[in-house]
Amino acid sequence: MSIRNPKQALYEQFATVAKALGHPLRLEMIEHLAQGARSVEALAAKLGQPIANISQHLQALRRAGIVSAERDGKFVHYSLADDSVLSAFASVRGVAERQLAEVDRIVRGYFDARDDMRPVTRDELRAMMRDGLVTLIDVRPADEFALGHVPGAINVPLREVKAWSAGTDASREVIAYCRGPWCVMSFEAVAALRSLGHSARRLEDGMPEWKAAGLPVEVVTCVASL
Amino acid sequence: MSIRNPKQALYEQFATVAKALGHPLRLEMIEHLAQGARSVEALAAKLGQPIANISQHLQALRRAGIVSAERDGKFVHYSLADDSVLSAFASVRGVAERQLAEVDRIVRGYFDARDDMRPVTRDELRAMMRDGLVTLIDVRPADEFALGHVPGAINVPLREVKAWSAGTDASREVIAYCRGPWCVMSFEAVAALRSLGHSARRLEDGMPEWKAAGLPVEVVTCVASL
DNA sequence: TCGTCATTCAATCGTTCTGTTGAATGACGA
DNA sequence: TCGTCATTCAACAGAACGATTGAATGACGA
Repeated sequence: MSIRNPKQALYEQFATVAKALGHPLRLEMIEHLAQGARSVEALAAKLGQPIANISQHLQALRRAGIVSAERDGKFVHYSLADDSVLSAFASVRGVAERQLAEVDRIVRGYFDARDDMRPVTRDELRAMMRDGLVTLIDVRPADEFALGHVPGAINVPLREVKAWSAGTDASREVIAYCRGPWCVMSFEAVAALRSLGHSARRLEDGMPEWKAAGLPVEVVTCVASL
Repeated sequence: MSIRNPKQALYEQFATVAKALGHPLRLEMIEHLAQGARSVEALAAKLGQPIANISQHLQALRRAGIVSAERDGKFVHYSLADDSVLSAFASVRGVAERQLAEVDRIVRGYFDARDDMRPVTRDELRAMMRDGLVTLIDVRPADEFALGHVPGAINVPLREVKAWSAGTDASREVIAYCRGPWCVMSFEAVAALRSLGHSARRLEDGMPEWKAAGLPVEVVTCVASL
């Protein structure tokens, strides 16, 4: 059957997009690209994968219209083609969260006592920040923080959380956020802070969702490149 | 690497869902199941596929939490597990429509003169229906019509459109709808009616989207089973 | 209990996807 | 023009997927 009717041809295109989303590594790449444009090399370093492998997955994503490439000298910077990519990712995640018991099991098993971990909503956070009640920390690496962060947030990369907390008032509540709703970094930051006697909670979602919600973003403009 | 950290495990689950959406036949199955629950046999007949093939694809969808099965005597009725499935489908479609030139090419090539085909929005339709200005036809097969249709719509399956139009006032505008935004039936119905001198347009989207929008649906309750 | 029938399972083969390797490309700077 | 370096291409083996076939399961009615 190489003759296809238009309906089948369309479904093949839709399936192309879904298929491109159907690989854990590519989903992780999308989450990273949602923080900002990245070169192949930078992305490979972040994910701990061979460059050629990342390059091929990027091209799979590009063929599906999920990312776009822009050449800049020696480097090719990839970024998400469209905000609709994030909403597609969110929809797929929503189905998995709602329907797959395995997701629930993983969440309960690894992110222990998730009820205690009830996240702060964006609206709650904004009210708290207005009232100056809490300290907001962005636990992503510095380069991602520089590309855009929640106004008023302090950059405390995950590795530095312990050291940072030693110098702060343990009675003040800390809110942590990172790349997205299932990014482990903010979970771990909260766990670390609590084990040190701090009061800490997570922000729901992460930076891309904050931006997508149309909320203000602060950018560090003059930073020495890492 | 059989040891996975929780993050990778979660991404694998999300990828499972996306992978399940990554096959044209499964997408077509989802569109049919969005009209209402179906047995394996009925779905196979609708799609012109071997039963075993459909059964296997249904199980792939079930493993991904996309459809759910309910046994009823000899038959197993499958239906969409959740409304979030339709929104995931819509998101994926959105990415494809926005980013893949191929989609645009197919639409332009086969659904000729799409500008003339500007669809009627749901709100426009409701206003037109209130004023009694138009005739609304549902061009899906009778069984799908029976399971739910837009109030005031007449069921005119695609094959019967020509015969039906002969007995109607050609000056009255006809609005056609079917299964969804890329279901070809309403395109073809409009083309047929226009070639016969009628004024005809499509409704945007189809029945599942109408229902998802929270608009009223009429069901035929006492119908001889087909 | 037994036959019937819708559905699922199991086994098969051909195709596509994945990750790895090493070579090719293409832009920059000397 | 030539070397350098980021990226991509090409080719391979191993794994997963897809369609088909025929047998097995499980519920119904006699």
